[in-house]
Amino acid sequence: MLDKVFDPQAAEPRLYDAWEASGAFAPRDDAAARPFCMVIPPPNVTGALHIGHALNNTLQDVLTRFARMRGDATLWLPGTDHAGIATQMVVERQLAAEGNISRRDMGREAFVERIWDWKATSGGTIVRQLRRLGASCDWSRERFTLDEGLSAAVRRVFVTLHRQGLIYRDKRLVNWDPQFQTAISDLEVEQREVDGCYWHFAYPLEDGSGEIVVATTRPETMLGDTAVAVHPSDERYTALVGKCVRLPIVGRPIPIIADDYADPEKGSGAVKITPAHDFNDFRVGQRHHLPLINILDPFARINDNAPPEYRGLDRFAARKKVVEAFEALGLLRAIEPTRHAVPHGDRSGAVLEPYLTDQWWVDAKTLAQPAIRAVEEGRTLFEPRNWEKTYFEWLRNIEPWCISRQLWWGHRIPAWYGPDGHIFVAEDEAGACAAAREHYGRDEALRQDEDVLDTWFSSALWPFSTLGWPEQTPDLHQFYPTDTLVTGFDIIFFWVARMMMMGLHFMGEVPFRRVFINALVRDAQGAKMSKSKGNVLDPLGLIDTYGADALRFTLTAMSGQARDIKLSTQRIEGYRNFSTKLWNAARFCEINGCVAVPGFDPGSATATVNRWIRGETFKAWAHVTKSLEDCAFDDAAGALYRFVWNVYCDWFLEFAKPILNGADEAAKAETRAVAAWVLETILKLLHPVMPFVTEELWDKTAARDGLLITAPWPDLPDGYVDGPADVEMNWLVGLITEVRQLRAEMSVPPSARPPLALIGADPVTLGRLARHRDLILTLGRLASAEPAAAPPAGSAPFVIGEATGALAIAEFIDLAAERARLDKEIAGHAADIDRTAKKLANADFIARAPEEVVEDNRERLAEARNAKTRLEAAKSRLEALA
RNA sequence: GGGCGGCUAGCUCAGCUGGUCAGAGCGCCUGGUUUACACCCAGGAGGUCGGGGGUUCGAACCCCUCGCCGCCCACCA
Repeated sequence: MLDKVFDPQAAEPRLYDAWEASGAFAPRDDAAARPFCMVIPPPNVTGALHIGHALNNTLQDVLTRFARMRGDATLWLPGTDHAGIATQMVVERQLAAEGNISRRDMGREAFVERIWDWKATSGGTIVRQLRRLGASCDWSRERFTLDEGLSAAVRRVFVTLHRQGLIYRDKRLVNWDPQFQTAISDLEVEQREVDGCYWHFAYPLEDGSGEIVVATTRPETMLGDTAVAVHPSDERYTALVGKCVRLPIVGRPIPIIADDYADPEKGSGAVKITPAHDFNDFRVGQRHHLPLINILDPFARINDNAPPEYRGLDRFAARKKVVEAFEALGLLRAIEPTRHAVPHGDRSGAVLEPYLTDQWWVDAKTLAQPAIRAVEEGRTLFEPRNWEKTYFEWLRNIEPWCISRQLWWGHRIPAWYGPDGHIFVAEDEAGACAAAREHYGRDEALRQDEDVLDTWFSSALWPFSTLGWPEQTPDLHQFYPTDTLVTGFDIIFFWVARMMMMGLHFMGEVPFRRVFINALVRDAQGAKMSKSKGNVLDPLGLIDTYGADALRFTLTAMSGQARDIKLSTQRIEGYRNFSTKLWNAARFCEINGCVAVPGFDPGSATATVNRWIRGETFKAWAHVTKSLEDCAFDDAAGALYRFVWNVYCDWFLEFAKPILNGADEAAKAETRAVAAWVLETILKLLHPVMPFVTEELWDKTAARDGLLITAPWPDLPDGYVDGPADVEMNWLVGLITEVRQLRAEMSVPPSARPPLALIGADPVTLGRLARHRDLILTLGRLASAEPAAAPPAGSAPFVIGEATGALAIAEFIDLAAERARLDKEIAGHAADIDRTAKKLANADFIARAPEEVVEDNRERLAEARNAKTRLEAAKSRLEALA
């Protein structure tokens, strides 16, 4: 006996354990099965599940469960990411809170040890939370980006790319984060609009013949200026090119050069050039062989290349001092307030500095070409398609990727330096030593590179490293390329594009056939969820309150949104109600003895209701199947919702009641079997989205062999759709709806049982009336429903097809109300007639519209006219009475 | 500056390749102890589909244009 309501709190953990214990999460061992694999976007190992994860992983689980039920050898491979900067930052903060200890105080080894401890304590959190959500990952294959196998993959990739010349060491400008004291990649730079100034400085010509004015938003960088550039065709300055200015404060003579980079339209048309502290200036410097003068230390303080009074000053203090100096020198020409974008570190929030350092780089341009081609050729498809444009845009303009980080948490760069600085890149120290021996002709002490790799370097290998590469494992052969990647658009560059590059380079094949880009979850007001705003919806709290199924269904139903999902608890509550509705439908079946009959063939059903619901079930199945194949998750959810609630519960079960309570045993048996079959089919179709409640019902509503999670997806024949049954049931639904509307509008008390007369019904309709009289009486709350030659006196009419229904409710009819009701109905038909007639009077319409459309309109016009005539007749009778 | 989304009932959103497509859920209003379900049932009100123009026999859906809102990329003279 089913409980009154489903208790997710109690049932979910039990059901999850049962799935896991059954081995259902592992791919089925069937050589003939089609392989289906997805790799999880690995969450930060120390992180907690947020609503975005909930969405992303719900969709993945839906696809996984769908594939599994369809019989594929299904693998959803889980794992976590070491998340270099993010994790290191968390632990550094902990240390600071504990007693102001810095990682440097601690030393590298102890610090890294400390992070591993932290990983050990908090690392299970998000994985446990994914289980709460119902994620059917194969936990036996769980991976971590820093585990041994993946580290081996990282080293192999690094060494290989280095040997191929696609990884190299280079001294160039990087985005330097002075807070973390590490280089970061272009992608980790966040431009923020801030208020600032243009300071206009006069640089006196060395020969004393005048000055040249330049403007800057970063005055301190002038300490590193090595030229002033003007445009070659800028006549104002033609005479000055080749001369020198004497750099104020510093006293260094620097040349005035001609370069296209200077824009005559901007400011004075002359621009100061600081090659060591500006990306554009760096390029100008290279063209003109200008010296690079680095004036900052890693903390972004002024270094010893600047005049003594500036050394050690923070850049912003130096800025102030430089401006004051110019003012004192009488060389400050103007201060112009401005709003401009300033680069900040996306993690630290610190203002970044272009900074000259030695770093490791990936030749992304070369690797990008196959990645571009693969998407152009459709070997990987983006869904929705338009994200391809974003992908192409970035890859076609890609810059070298700075992969070294001056951090401690991550994959140590497999490069060793000899005493003379010679670099030996090898997968391990022994390899490096061997190479060094060969190079030097003797053993030399080597020093490993201190840096670690960008976290995204290891993530880029995820689709094959997790499957065992570089070992040639059975998993790798069976599951690469993977099927679908589900991820957010915010990491198309960080992750998707780089997986494409690495996958194609090392596996010779795309890492996934399809990329589904899911939306971003926001709060009910549309604001981005963030801890500081306090508008974060914790998925675990929602699961506690509404159950995992309700949250999953909500996220699935809302996943169609192009950019963001505004989540509200009201919506979740609504879908929790949906799960309760399903539960109660199952209870109804149970109470009425609707138990699945093994081997029952719905195709054999004879009763009209049963033939009809069988066809409706087919339509729902076809709709859901197609939608899930196409990643149209919202569409699948909508179809399921409507079918379960508005078709199965609202109509079919109501239609079934008189039969189930009736005396016709054969009809009863058939209806019971059909009701149970439909319910069983619903459980299967709904399982990918609502796995818990469906599994529970699967278990409790019949004695079955296995778990629902591994039950086969239905495969229904289109012969299940029965056209005549559809028409008949639609007529019945229409009739009952009309009766209900009329009763409500005329305020007929629910207890009243008026008789219904049907006038002008043709033989087909009379047959329907006879077949469904029981239902009509019950659902319409009527005393009788009989054909008649004319409407009884004091009845309210309505139109149902070719016939006119007349509800004998004389005692409830209010003349004014009935007149108003009829007028409104008549007006509706009149408007319809008007519109349709106008259309049909249009020669162009007749000539150009498809015959089908024209015919539809003709029928519509005829029906509307007919209905209007009958209602008008009813109205005159009414008036005659009055 | 370049690109991409969005603008449809009070709210959140569906409306695929133009022809009952003007819809759903929530909210609101009216009525309901119909033994599966009040986490429910029946019924109802409410929108000139952001503005303007165009294409078409016909446009929420296609084109142009304008206006807001949001995001991404580039830009620290």
